[in-house]
Amino acid sequence: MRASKFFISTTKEAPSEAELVSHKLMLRAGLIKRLGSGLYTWMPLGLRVLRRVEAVVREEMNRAGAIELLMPAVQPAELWEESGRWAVFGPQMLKIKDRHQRDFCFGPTHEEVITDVARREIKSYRQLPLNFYQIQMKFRDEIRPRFGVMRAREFLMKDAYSFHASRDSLIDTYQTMYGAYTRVFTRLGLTFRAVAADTGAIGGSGSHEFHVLADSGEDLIAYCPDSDYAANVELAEALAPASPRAAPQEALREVDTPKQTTCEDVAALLDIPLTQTVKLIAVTASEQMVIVLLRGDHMLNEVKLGKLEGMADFRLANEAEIRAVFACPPGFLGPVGLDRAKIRLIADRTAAAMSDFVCGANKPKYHLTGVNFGRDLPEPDFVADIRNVTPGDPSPDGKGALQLCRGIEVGHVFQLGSKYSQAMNATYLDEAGKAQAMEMGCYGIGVSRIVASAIEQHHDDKGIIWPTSMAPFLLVIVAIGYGKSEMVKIAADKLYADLMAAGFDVLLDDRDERPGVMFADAELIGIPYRITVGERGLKDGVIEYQPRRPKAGESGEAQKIALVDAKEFLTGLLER
RNA sequence: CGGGGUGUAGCGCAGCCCGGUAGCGCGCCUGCUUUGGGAGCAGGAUGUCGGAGGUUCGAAUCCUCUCACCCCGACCA
Repeated sequence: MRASKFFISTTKEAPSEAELVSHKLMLRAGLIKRLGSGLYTWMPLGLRVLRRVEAVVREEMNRAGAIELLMPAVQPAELWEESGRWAVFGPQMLKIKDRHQRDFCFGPTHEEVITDVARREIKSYRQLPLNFYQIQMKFRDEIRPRFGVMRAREFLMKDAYSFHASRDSLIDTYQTMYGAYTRVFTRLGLTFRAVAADTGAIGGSGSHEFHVLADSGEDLIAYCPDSDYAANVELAEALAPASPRAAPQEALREVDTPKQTTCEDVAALLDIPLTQTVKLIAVTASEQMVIVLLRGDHMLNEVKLGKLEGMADFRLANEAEIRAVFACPPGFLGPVGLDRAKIRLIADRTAAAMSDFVCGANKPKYHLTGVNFGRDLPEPDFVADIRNVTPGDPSPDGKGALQLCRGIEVGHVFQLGSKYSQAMNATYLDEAGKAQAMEMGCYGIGVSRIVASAIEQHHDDKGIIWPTSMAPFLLVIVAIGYGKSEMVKIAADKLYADLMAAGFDVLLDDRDERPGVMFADAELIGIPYRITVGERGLKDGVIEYQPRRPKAGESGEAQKIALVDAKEFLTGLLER
């Protein structure tokens, strides 16, 4: 491609709306243009990157035995009512009506549509297993679109759906897809981690997320440096303390805490560790007040709490509800002296194992010290893991201590089981001629998000540094004075023609720009290799080669190459 | 949806408190010079000052209402 015939639009300054490095660089390099909140045009240069990511994903899906199809983006409401998700997905879904006032949505995902395809097409166990995939724009009406294409409302996704006659077959395909995902992210040059995950609105049993590791990531991942354990914090299990609860040592005592409404404040006032305090979180579930106890330094894990019996619809109680039960404002709430016939008490495993702890007194401006279960209040009605793990917690596999890091979710694989096939009556006939619900799996990759997350991992102060597998061009020839110097023009054109003929994706910068502009653009856009052709070098019969990011063992300095050897040198370079 | 903030030229911003009819840098256009790290000089174009209403002789500026966008918290590829 000749730059003079292409469309390159770079800027020195990024629009003020951009916060994240990847967002800023994508705008500055002219990969995307914003149309509205969470809506972006992929400009020619950006589209080339997107297509390259797509190509890797497609190759690996095909290799894994998945078969490509393309489903409609617009889906009838009836399908979603069948699966029961029209209401569940709710506000996240862009719902539309046609001219006859029929309800449709712009697909946020395609389990319903593919299940409909499967129930029409698959009749016999002999046809199974099957794995279909598509690469398509999805729409989700995000609460808060942000970070450019990282969390956009419209985004490109690869989604695959597998159908099976047995659980074993599902697990087999699940593992194949897990391997395919590993290959995809490895080929794309990303540093990533697969982690055990919650299944959320998609549903099902087993699930793993693939996260690109980056400090700017929205997800927290718990992992064990001494083993291969890794899980999203939403799911990571916090084990019960190893030692049983100690016997009470202290007497129950009321202390004056006039202004101390948080565990931190109380611990500071009493000069005790935060780990000796207990906090109470009042929630309502099914219109009933439920109180939740956690150690003062721990965080409630809402996903875990929501999975407990009767807690699916829980929400934090508001102040009016709290005052109706406690006759005390938030800040001094405590579990002692409550009518436990009416209020359920759920304690986290760690909190339940504490003795002589400090908590609110249920009386404005007072806290209690030396509090003990069994003696000062009844044992919890229920003890469960309902907190987020913290760094240093023991790994659930018993092989060391957990660490936390941040990640960007770029892929997610699920074992759905028969959730959709049962709801939508997708059955096949087994060997005995009996109708059975199909086992299903589903597998997503955020294609557009990968582009942004790759930039998060690969950039410097000059711009993007693309991994070769997703670069919009592999090599750029910067021709200095292309329009002025016949010598430069001839040499650059020849090199360009040779490399194109050899099948490489090369950009010839033949624009009438000053050298500084062309160098800065090449670096901002992030093209992995650069060749400079100028009169200065050509007089000595050389051109210069410089990698965007030096490989190990290379200096990063521009390297002079004899023009006569250039084709061979570059062909060797680009092929490796 | 709750809290905070911003809307002035294509982009980044100043002007607003203290009303007098809009400016800077980058970019863009023309010419000359320049040509190995975002050129120099000279000339030029571009704004319903987010929108509507109000106050006023006069509003980018003050008031009211609206819309859009961004940031912080509850969703997910």
